[in-house]
Amino acid sequence: MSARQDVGVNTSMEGHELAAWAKMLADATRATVCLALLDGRAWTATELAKRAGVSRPTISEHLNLLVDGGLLTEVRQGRHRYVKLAGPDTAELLEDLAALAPRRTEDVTNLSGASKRGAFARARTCYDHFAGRLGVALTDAMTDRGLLDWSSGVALTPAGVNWLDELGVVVEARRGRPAVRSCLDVTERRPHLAGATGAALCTHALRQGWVTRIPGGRALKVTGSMEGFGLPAGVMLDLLSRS
Amino acid sequence: MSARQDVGVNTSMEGHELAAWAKMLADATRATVCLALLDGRAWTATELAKRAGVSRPTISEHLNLLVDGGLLTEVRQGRHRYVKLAGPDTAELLEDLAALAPRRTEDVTNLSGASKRGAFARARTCYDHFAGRLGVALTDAMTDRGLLDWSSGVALTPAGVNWLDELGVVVEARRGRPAVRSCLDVTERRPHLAGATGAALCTHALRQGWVTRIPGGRALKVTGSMEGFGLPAGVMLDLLSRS
DNA sequence: GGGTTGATTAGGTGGGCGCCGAAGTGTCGG
DNA sequence: CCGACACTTCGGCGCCCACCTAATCAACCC
Repeated sequence: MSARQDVGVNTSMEGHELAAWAKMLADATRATVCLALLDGRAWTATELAKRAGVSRPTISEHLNLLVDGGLLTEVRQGRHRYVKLAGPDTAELLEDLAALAPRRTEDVTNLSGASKRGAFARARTCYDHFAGRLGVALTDAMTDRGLLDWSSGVALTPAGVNWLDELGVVVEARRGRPAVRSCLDVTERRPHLAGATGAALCTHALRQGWVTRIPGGRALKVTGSMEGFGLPAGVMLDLLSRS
Repeated sequence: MSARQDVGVNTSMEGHELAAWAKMLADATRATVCLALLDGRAWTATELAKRAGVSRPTISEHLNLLVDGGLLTEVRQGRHRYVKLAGPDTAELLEDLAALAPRRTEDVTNLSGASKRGAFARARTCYDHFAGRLGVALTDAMTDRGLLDWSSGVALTPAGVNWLDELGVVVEARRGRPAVRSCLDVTERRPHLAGATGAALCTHALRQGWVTRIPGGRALKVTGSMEGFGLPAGVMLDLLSRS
């Protein structure tokens, strides 16, 4: 019994901390803010207030809470307050949550309707890498060409490393961040490529002008043929349509 | 502006779902319950009430909420209600959260005190695999012997597959579950081995009697030399002490 | 300086919910 | 059958907190 008590005290304190952390996301307004910030950019308080549909004072308090909790970081510039996600690990955790959470309550077939046909589902960013049909297609193409190895988890093959090199993609390896990582796509319900390499590919494509951001959201517009990525012609036709 | 509105509506609905999910963990009592269930076993309502320090009616409501939310599953047997975590993916998400959440608020050096010296820090389960110094040491030993490849993410080498085979460890591959996975150790703050292989090794050691559970918690008592695991003598000395 | 805009503070309101004690339902044992 | 036990339902209390309006502060622009 004393052993149980000892462990009990320890774990119950952990419980408080976990709860305090989860409380940051346990509000619809704050959750909306965090998901909006998954585009990886910095937003002003007023922009977020509009997006979440609440008043400015309300969003101000929420942002205080999220910044104090370490989920967001802020930069003050003049009369503007810019906030963004604290870092890649925070973003990846959010992605996991966002992907896993609705799986239980929502019927997957619901997505086969209108949301499957928007620009959002076609191509978008997921914090700092590609998602949507573009993200999944790129991941599939890389797999088909032997650049990725999925035998256990996901890994970059030697051929994959060469390919990135030849493409001129510089992968910045930050401490503790895996080179490649699997991220569950919310619309496709299949994994796409994340991690440092996923981010580097996204940055590369944006810099090359192959894709551009559609203002006001995470959606992307595909403008180039993205030859370097080796996507099948059929996929490209889909991605370029209605743009 | 209309584009923003379109995306806004979509994302704000996602926000509601994410918030609803996070709300399940956003209470100290429920968080404590979930962390307790990380031992991978089924608990009765009364046990959890004691652990969390609340009355039976209170825990009953919390369990309803968690089961309805899909985080837990329940089995009714006679007058008992057993609950456990819904599955490995749920457990792994919880581990990630529990590992990441306190990192921001709590000073790492806090852990160098009493908690470093308990059985909990020495050897324990993390849902279905090893954690604590045992978990990290086993992972290190496997890495040193070329059984794991950490060049990008973590993967099992061919030698690793052979080793498992010779050890007689059967890894059950379930759909969508990676063979190996990295899991951040809460006390050691370093990764240890999880995934299907991690679970199989833990099951194997328990079945062989190399380790036994200390009742009332996740802590383990190391009883055998665990020759098959190839742990250094110094580590074994530490793990066996005070048992 | 005066007007505009972004952000914050203060004050007040309402709803949600975590908690308990008491009473009720079902299950097991003698 | 009749207690003992595990659990649930009910009613009510009290706190927390998300929200708004109004007012204030601060930065930018003419």
